[in-house]
Amino acid sequence: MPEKREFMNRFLVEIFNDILRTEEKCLAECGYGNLSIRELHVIEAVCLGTANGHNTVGDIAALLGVVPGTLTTAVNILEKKNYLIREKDTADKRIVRIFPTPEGMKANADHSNFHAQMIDTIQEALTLDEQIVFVKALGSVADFFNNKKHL
Amino acid sequence: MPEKREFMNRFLVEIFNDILRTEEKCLAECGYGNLSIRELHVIEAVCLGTANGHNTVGDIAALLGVVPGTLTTAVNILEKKNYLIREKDTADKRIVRIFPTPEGMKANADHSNFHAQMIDTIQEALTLDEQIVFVKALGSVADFFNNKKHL
DNA sequence: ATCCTTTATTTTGAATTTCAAAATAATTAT
DNA sequence: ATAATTATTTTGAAATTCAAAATAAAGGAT
Repeated sequence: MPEKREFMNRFLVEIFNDILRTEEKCLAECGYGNLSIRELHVIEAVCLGTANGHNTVGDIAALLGVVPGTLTTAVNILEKKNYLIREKDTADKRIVRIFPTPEGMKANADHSNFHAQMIDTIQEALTLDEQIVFVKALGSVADFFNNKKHL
Repeated sequence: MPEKREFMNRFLVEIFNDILRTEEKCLAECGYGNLSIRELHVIEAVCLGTANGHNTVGDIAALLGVVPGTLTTAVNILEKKNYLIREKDTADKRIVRIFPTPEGMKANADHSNFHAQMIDTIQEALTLDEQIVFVKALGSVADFFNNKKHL
């Protein structure tokens, strides 16, 4: 079945681009037309970080895999758009903590909902046994990228 | 099993970024340090398009999902880097066709090889039955994004 | 045959995203 | 107190992207 192989490859190189594109389009339809996917992922990381106290500029930058300066410019824009706010840490005044505004929290909640629907669609299409196989397969994809002993 | 659900979601939102990052790093180690993932995908699309005669600026732009002007600037850079060349169509002189140079073809071949290894890793981790389930699951993810009646 | 419309691409102007490296500010250690 | 370290921002530069205007060529209408 060489077409199975081809299908996997096509999925892994193409469909992911569609995911990002569709995600952005859905957000736009939801009234978040002024947010790009990248910006949304910054908001998502800030919400995640705020929940467990890891919401400094350095924390969020590391979580997103960008240098701190990159995050600074992103936060500048998202602060202007009223999705995030900055606050100096009272104990250590070098540290800047980032928090979502109510608007930011709402955007994140709506985005989570989108992902939940995506997972629902997948789960509905699979039996419980099949779901387990799918998770196992995803694990081996993740392994491939974590153990970079290739090429 | 709520953690299965969570794992799927994490994969679909996070691992994708790792894929692109790892891909870029592997290419750099392969001697393509002057090529970004985006640029590589342009080269890939040109190689694909050249194979079936759909290699005009408009064709490649549509394949990549960007406006023609965006592709023009990308090709400007990749022509300078010697991975692509432009050629005016002789029959219709409005049309510009884009071809890979030998360098471009080699980069594309090395990139394909990377993907082949990725697929190998997945297939080695799964039985034949499991591979079929995996493909089916990927299909339902694709469906979710093609039938965008959600949100 | 000439003018108008359509089509294909490029150019322009602007915004975003990114990084590396320098600058700034605050804390900790000597 | 001064030096070293740490956290963040600023700066300068390159990529990436789009929308819309400009250019160029082809095709059709009168």
